[in-house]
Amino acid sequence: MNKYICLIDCDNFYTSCEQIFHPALRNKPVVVAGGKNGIVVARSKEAKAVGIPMGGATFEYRSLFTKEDVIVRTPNHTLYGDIAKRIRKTIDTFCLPTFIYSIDEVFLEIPEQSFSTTLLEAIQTKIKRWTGIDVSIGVSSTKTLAKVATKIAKKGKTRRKVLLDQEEINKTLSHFPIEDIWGVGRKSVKKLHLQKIKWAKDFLRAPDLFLKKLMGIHGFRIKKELLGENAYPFVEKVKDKSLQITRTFPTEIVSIKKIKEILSSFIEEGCEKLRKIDRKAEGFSLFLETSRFKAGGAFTKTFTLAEPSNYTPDFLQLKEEALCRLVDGDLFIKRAGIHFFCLVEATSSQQGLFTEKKESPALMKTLDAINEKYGKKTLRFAASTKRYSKESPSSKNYTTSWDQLLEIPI
DNA sequence: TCTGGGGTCCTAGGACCC
DNA sequence: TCTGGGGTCCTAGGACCC
Repeated sequence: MNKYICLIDCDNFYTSCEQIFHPALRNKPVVVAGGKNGIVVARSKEAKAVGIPMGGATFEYRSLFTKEDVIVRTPNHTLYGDIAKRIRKTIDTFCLPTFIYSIDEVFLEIPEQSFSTTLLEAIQTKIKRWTGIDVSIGVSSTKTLAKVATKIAKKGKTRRKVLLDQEEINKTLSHFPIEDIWGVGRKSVKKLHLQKIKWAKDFLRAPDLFLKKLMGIHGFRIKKELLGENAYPFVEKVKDKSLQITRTFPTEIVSIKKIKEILSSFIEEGCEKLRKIDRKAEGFSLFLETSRFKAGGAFTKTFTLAEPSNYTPDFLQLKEEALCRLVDGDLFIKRAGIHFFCLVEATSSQQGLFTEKKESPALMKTLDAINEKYGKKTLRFAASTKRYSKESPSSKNYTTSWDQLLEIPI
């Protein structure tokens, strides 16, 4: 049985979410940007039109923002996450196999005999009506080609593109820039351009071994996918294998004491998240980095735990161990973070044979409950700092918090 | 004095994505 | 002056084993 791969991609997702409950933001240039000195992570159609690039540093575009009356919003991930959940639920009503690729993209597998343009239209209409979000849809035989189709769909009026006819695929790929292919990043583009590979079609003409040498196994797979052969399974492995918390600081930090406090608060936050999703980590690493816009190094330290944990003091201890040799002035730290990996289900984890059980789940439970009830970091470890928690979002949690419901004056 | 070869596992770092 | 944060997968090289 033949199956088509369909990609549903939300249009300008974060800005669209901002606009749902805020009609004044509709049809206006809106960007979502992380903080006063952050970068642009989403743009409305109108913001794109005035020339604001994705990933642009806000300080570089401040004058343009003023000139064009661009509305800048700080992200509200709680809201975006909940809208995404509603969209997925809506898609589920079509009873087709799905794979969630990212917050705003879902792959759908449609059997040939159930496929029709009417179906795509129905999906678009239902999502719009039920959630207020516009979506674009691309259809083809592989994920990579469905991505190509979606890119084309975004430029069209119907926001749908079906790319199944081989002749049309050839024609499309002959003028489809290689840098727009899914999986071809900045570094690879540079190398490919040096080899005079500019269009997707040129990529297909390159020998397999040559591509493998240039881009590793990935180059291989991309070629296969563009030829219509599936190189990626429809459903990929389960997520929740790692969790990280990182932050870029407004100014460089030299004090080790300060860094320790910041990392402690990351650990606190991270362990709380682990407990919330009922996971324990077997691997833990932390890193300190100098500015990526200057020459400089990085400090990383990785630990494998004797037994998985989500008990905050365990990781606070490892942090002390990792940083004990550093002194003030060793590094000018611009960015730092922690990373939990090899996550396992908290309930199924085994106790090590030779490790002494000293953790107290009840203590963590109480801690989490207090912070849930009275607000983040009401109760915290003495080692951690209160700063460097996230910036508060512009919009309210209209859909997930009773005390933040939308109010309509009458 | 001469010091193999093949395999596995771990880890740091690179590249990419949204 | 100010350039995000959270992920995944792959690979090269070192350590170790027999």
